Amino acid sequence: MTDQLKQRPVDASVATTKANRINARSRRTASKAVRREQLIEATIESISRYGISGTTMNTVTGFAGLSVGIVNFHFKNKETLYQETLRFLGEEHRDLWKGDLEKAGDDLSNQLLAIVDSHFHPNLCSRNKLTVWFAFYGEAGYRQRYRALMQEIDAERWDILRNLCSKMISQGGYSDLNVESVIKTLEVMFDGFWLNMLIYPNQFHPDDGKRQIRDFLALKLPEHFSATNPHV
Amino acid sequence: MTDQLKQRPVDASVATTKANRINARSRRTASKAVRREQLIEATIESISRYGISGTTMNTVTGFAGLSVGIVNFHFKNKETLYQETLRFLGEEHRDLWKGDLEKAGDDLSNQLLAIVDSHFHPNLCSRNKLTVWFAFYGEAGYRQRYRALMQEIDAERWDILRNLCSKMISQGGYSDLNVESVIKTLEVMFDGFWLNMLIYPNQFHPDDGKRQIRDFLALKLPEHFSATNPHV
Amino acid sequence: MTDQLKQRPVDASVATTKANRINARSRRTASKAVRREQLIEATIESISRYGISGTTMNTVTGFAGLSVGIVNFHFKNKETLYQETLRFLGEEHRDLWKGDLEKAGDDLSNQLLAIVDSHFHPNLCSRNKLTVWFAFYGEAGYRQRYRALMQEIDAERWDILRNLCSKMISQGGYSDLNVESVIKTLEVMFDGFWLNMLIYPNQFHPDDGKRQIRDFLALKLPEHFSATNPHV
Amino acid sequence: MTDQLKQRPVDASVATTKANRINARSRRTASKAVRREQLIEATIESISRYGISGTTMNTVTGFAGLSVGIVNFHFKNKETLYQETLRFLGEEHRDLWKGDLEKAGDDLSNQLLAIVDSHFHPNLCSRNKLTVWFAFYGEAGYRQRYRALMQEIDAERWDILRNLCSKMISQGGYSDLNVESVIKTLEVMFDGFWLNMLIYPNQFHPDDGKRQIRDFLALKLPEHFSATNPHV
DNA sequence: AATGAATGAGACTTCATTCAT
DNA sequence: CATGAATGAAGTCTCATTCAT
Repeated sequence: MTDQLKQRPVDASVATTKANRINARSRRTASKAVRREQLIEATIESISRYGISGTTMNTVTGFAGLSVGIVNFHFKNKETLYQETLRFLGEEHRDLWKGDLEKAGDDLSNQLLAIVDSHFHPNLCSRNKLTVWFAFYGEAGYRQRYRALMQEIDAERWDILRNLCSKMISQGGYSDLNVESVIKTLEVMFDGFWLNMLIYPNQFHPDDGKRQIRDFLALKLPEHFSATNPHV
Repeated sequence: MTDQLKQRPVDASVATTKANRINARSRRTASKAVRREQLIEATIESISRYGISGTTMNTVTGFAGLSVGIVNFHFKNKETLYQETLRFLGEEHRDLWKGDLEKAGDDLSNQLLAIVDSHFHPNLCSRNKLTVWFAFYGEAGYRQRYRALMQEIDAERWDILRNLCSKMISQGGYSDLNVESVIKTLEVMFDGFWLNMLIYPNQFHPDDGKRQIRDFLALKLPEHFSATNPHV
Repeated sequence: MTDQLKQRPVDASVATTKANRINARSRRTASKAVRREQLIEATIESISRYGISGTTMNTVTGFAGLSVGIVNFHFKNKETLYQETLRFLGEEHRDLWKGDLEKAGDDLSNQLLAIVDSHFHPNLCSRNKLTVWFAFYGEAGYRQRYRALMQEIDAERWDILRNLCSKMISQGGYSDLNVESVIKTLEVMFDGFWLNMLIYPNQFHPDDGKRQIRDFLALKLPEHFSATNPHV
Repeated sequence: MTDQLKQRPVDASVATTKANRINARSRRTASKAVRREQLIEATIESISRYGISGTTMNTVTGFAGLSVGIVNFHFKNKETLYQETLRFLGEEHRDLWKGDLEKAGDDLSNQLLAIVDSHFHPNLCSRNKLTVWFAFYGEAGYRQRYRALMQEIDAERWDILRNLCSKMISQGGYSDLNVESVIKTLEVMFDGFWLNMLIYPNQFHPDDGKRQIRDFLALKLPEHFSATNPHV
């Protein structure tokens, strides 16, 4: 605890390079929105490096190249900063799969694959982002807020997945297939991969994720998906 | 952050019921080992309720019904208390699947199922335990320690899973089956389920986990596993 | 120990008069250097009144009329505050005798007397300062640091004393005079006087010190120094 | 502060060798007086190694090879232990010079030299003892007690010194000699030597002390003392 | 008598937040 | 708008003292 913290200030101050500060100064009159995003990104940086319990207003503003006092000007308090960071991440994720889905055309399998693949987009699977996701999952206090915030977004995605699967089932000759179970397995695999990519990054790559989920879909919905190279 | 914290001490002091304290007094000279475990369990309780950043020496000793000073008598510092808590959980998990495996007899499928099912044992899947697991995963600072601590245990389990799958493959007529990919998918599903049971406990039950993994195994290794009721 | 300490906070809070605090507020943005010196002086005040083991962040900031947290803003920690206090005192002493030496002109005896007398300057011989000197001498842990810090300054003064004596000896007709022994006796008398002025302030005055050392010099180097009034 | 303390327990526990403990056990029923002295000596050991602010009941009992609880059985509290330690040292010093004085015979110069030399007895000039003396001088809180405790002893020694000098003056042909000034210089040199032997042990030896004081006496009272080897 | 686990006050330190500039 | 010194509550840890054994 203490040991960790003692090393942090040093690291954090490294982040406050002169370049950062000068840069910050030149943006002295940056718009509110720009400042807010700048601080949110610094928060992500800090949580990903030091964890929630190691993140302070100083580490955040250090990464942002700004002074401590500024946070309380743009956000009511630290708590609010964290909530906004959480919202930022949620919306980023939503924008990603929604955007990919729109580009996927009319083919059902392509649409499903678009959603699957979007979960392994580098922007989401970066060490930074994964760390922050799990930091918020991990803190009992934030989990509630996370749920409140994400439930809507998650529900929307589930509806779409449910819809796609149902259509495929009525198209293909799948009897006895439990849609709910399939989409739950998909969600489980998304999350399971994220966690393992975070903890064992050398053994779990985003491409493994895409491949294994395709594999699973090929087993469940063979009329719509073919297995990827089975030797992988 | 602060707002939360300010309310916590009140909650924690609720845990320090008079009954607890009297009980503690009568056990004034409990053995060192007993006290240590008592404190570790209080730590789990506290992290699960308040998260790592909301857990203080006061909340821990509050749950244990002991005085603040005692933690530093039994553990060098808070950091050490956390590490020992982590170790405790890791060993508990290992003991569980190892015990179940021994009881599984000689049948390969039974052995594999024993390991699978042990991941959904109520002792592991309790809200408390899951919360703590993810709390440690979530904190950048602890993730390193977690890895160092668990790598050995995880590696052992993977070896066993790998072994079992290989034997089944040589028994059954599975051509083109990638063992590594299968066990990775298993691990991914374990973790994914744990996370979803934590966040959406109403929609993800341990039994779902067992069933969906059986389902997956039935698709991958049909000679050894049969699907559970497909309508579930 | 405890008894003493228990009474101290009360005493110290006396120092935190309303006047002090208001004054401090009006100086809210005093320069870093000013604040540092202010805190160092409060440290001297506190050590001199309560000793090292009775000095706390609260007594120090109480004397300074500032809030507790501020020390750790200007100094890394209490340890550093103490070291800087030590350095401050050392430099103050050095500046004193160096300044007096410069003003002493070309006469060797005047130069030597300047150094001697500077050791009895009211700024050094105040109860406060003497107490702090001996507090640091007395603590095993600080003695090492003291030596490291002062050795250079002490060595420089010794060199100068050695030089002056040597020149006098070659001027005057002193045969068989051991320079080293003379300057050691001087140092011994400085320190011995400091200690006795601290412990028996009514019986040992700075002027006694100056006189007795002059007396000693008159015996050792009669060509350069004449005894003061022998009846004193 | 903290750094120091963190290293201490290790050192202190070294002192609690198995030999010590067994030894202590065999003396389980040692007389009160023996235990008290054992604890006082452990206190001296601890203060000399860790200073007053670094000495705890644990370091003391560690050096004594006893358990913490025991101190409060033999001494009302830590404060009392310290006072008794102070008294012990004071009496040891007094016994020393009084004993030496008795053995000095009838010759006045021998008597004076006995007192002088007793101040450089190895028992007093050991690093341990000097450290503890100055630790108590250094702490404002103890200085008062020290004075109260020592004043009587010091006064007695001064009377004797005063007496001896007066007799010599009436014997020899010293006109214009200020007795008070001579004995003050003696005291100053004792203390100054003690301090310098503590801080610069390589440059100040007990023998230097004896020699320089003889030297001083030879200058002041040439009829009674002859200079030692002047080249030293 | 002696032990050493337990207590709890109080020390040092951190850090969210405020506010004069 | 922005800065950063200052505040003070709250956290971790230490340690004199107590007390069941």
